[in-house]
Amino acid sequence: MRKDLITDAAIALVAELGMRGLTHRAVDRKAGLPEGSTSAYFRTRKALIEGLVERLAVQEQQEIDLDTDDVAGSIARTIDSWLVERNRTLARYAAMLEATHHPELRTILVHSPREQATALAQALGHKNPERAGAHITAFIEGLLFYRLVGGGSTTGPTPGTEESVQDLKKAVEKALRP
Amino acid sequence: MRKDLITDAAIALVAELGMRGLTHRAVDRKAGLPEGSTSAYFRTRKALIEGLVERLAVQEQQEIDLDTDDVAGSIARTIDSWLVERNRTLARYAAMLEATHHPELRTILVHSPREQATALAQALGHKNPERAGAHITAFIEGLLFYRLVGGGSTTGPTPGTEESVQDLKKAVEKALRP
DNA sequence: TAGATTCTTCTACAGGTGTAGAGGAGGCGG
DNA sequence: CCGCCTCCTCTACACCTGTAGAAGAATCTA
Repeated sequence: MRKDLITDAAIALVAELGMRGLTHRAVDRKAGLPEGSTSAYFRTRKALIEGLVERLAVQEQQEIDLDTDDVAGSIARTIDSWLVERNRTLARYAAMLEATHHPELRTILVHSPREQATALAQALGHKNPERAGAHITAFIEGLLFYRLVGGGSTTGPTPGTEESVQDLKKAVEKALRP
Repeated sequence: MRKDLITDAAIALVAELGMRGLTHRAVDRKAGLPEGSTSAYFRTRKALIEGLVERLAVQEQQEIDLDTDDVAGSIARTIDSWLVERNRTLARYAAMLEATHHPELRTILVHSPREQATALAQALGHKNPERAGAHITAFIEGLLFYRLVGGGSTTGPTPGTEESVQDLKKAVEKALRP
């Protein structure tokens, strides 16, 4: 479908050049489509961003599937996969920053729904699961951000390697500990 | 000094509109200066962004000053102050994303230098202080991000309140635990 | 005070950008 | 086969943006 071609190109563009690089014509070029195509499918820039965000949501639908025998490991593998999908994750961060001034984008973007985190915290025996769930979420977000664009992006292990997963797992274990 | 007036306006702009809103003329308007001023001080856009980033660094110079009797508390207060200085912190995130494609910006932007974190981890009795320091940093970054733009920005306690600091402190304590 | 130097404002311009609409191509139902 | 409708491509245009330089105002030095 042409719409997906366009939004995929948009995601790649945002990852490479930031939100500033997201223009109708640049998307046309990136997608190898004739000039005007993007503008036809997404008349306004706002519509284009919304399309991009929806596409992000679709691509990330793969939930964290929790192997209950190795919770930390499965979370670590998920984080690592987000690091490997660098472009998509960078685009997501750009979109989240954008969502600061366009709240209608927010709903789609927030990883790991609150209930999931709370339930997990409860299962792990935290006494205040609501709060603990939030903290766990924060920690996971932090690991991702740190390794993707923060200090750990230059010094940490290479994403996609077993070493990377193990390092993340160590951190996640600490985060999950009641 | 006029240069600071300009970079301050630039920071506010980026916080409110994102990097896309950062144009020479928009900065002029925001700073209440005649058109052309920003362009005179920062001929190119790249120069303007560099000026903005340097200004950010100056404004954040206030190091985390560690009260050794209440390490978690002082870190929590620092995080909370970053939440209160919402604009500045948002601008920093935008700049960090930008730094993804402009590595020369990175040096200035990374909070809590590696050595500081490693030393702290060592003092707290972590067996692998290098790694533990990185994880602590990641956690702190995560708390900040989560509360500023992530899921916690809508549901968490209001920054600047004692409740907010206490919530953060609880999380930091967990992060610091060996 | 006079001249030199720096700071400030204004104006220009080539290109890029958002958005709209006109028209063509191609497939569909009848 | 014809008319219709959807999808696609092209073109237009007002406005914004980056960047440069000219000219004026202010400040400093001697």
